[in-house]
Amino acid sequence: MLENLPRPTDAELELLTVLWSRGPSTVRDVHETIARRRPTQYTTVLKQMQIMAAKGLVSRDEKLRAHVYETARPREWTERQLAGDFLQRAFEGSASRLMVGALSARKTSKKELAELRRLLDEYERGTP
Amino acid sequence: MLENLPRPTDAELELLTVLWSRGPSTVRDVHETIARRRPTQYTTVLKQMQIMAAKGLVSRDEKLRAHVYETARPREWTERQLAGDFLQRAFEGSASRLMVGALSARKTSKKELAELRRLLDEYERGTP
DNA sequence: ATTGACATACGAAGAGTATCGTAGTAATTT
DNA sequence: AAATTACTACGATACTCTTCGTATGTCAAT
Repeated sequence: MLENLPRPTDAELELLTVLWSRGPSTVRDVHETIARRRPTQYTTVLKQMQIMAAKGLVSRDEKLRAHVYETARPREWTERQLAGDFLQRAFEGSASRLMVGALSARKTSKKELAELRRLLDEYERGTP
Repeated sequence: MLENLPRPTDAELELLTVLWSRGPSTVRDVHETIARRRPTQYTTVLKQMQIMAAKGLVSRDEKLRAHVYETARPREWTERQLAGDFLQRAFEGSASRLMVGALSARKTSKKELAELRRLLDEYERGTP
């Protein structure tokens, strides 16, 4: 059906990250997770989930009384969309500038630097 | 005065990128640049610039009849804010996942890969 | 002085976003 | 059976974002 998903809004992105980390979840599950960080009403989360289902951002299984929601796309797919869009809009496509921004925004562990280097190696191999 | 600038919206970000690349500009300058890409009214750009000035995203010099606008913060500063915020919101702080997303979103030249590697070297030197 | 070109100011409309309360319904407990 | 609990559905509200039209001011040329 829907092939072009809209860019998720801030609230939607927050819910998506919960679903990615928890896997298929009920509204209650998600609400409990969010409420641990920030005061919010159950029905607010419910409504968001319904909207996201209507947009095709998540799918839901209604077999159980408490509907079970699941992201419509794998995390990697959405991350690629988001990163590509952001890269273009904010950095005019310059991955270098994006990386400078990301690295300078906070402390980066040696471990993560090593991981980044590994990624570059891997990528260079794939781009002869 | 204002120390905490709000995150720029989509339209604002577009204008900021124009101001960064052109330097201090009049509304006319900016409008001409935008209009080359996309049909838009002069007063739309004007209004945006006024809003951005009110928010503190840009400053303006009213000495001339055609006011001259300038970004309130250097590009690098804003890019750091944006990248940090995005990194947190969409990637839970994982720079590696952000990079995977960005690199896989489009072709990346060998030249840019080399530049990315150079940046990592530079960063590792600064983080012993 | 009138006109025309070029500015800014600002109100308002339309779309989208986020939040919550209320209503209704089904299951569970008493 | 009645009361309580646990859900979903959905309307309404307040806010923000984006866009544009209209009003108004200023300068220069005729």
